[in-house]
Amino acid sequence: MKDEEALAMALGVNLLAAAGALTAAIHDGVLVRGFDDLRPAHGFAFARMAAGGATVTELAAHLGVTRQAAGQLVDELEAKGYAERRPHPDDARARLVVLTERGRACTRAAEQAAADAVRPWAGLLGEDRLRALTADLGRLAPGGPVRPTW
Amino acid sequence: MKDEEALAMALGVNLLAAAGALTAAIHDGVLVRGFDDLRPAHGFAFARMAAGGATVTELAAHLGVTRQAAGQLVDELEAKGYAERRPHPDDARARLVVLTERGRACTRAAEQAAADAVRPWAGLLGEDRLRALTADLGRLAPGGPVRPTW
DNA sequence: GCAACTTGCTCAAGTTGCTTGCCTATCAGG
DNA sequence: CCTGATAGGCAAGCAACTTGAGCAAGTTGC
Repeated sequence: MKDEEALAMALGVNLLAAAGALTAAIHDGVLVRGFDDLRPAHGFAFARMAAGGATVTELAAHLGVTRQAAGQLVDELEAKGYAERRPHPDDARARLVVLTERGRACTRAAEQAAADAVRPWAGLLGEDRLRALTADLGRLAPGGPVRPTW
Repeated sequence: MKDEEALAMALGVNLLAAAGALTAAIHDGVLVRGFDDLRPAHGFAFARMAAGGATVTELAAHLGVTRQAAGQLVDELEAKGYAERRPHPDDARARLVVLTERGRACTRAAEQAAADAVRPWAGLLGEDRLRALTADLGRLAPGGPVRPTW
């Protein structure tokens, strides 16, 4: 295997390991904070809805799934009290999915859990390098798939 | 949201985006090279088998799934000619799963695809920073889950 | 050297998150 | 108004995983 290929494979493995570890840590933290009926996938929907709500179609595009799948996910969130469907102000076909207070509380819990998970990393690399790493990553794959897959 | 939390969330999103983009690019590259009957998950099994083979139990641990699931995956790889089961030299209960020549060819294709996908990134950041990024990532989550999840 | 437990693997059945296919309601353009 | 496109929901099916049970081979303790 050429050196270039070895670097690429190592990068891939490390990316997946870090992404997986962070996702798992956030998920665990959210669970510990009392939200034990959600999967990581829901968090990505929350993030998309946080700013003024989103339609099912928008959520589907954001998550990289079909509209039907996104609709089922919203059904679940609605049944569990994290989100609710409201009529869309501009389009009678569409329905705006917005977070409930419980949904916003869960979002805050996720942010705290994320901070807790990342804190030891800042200790490992130093905060400067961690910020640089975050920025570099952002340049590599802007708009990459935010796909759960667990 | 506190600044610390914002950094943590941004890091998470960027990690997932980069990991997802790279995984998708490798998968596409492997597909283009003629291996169109595999999913990304299989690649992780290949990587574990590459060095002398692995048992089903080892694969299960590596992939983070049950032994039954790993066994099904091996069934599939065997049916498609990428791997084969051989008696384990030291333990008559166990069976050693090893790559066939076709499996090794696919592994090489994946390495080439990974190098192709990463090359533009080296152009973006410079090779030094890319190596530093890879090394930093490796320190963050050593032994993190190498889980497919697509 | 035999009984009791553990480990490696497989078969079978059930769950689930997603898909494809089809349908209605609404919008936008001529 | 029609015509086509878009938002969403209903239903059925699928595919990757799970839990549960069982057999063969290894390991431990007396």
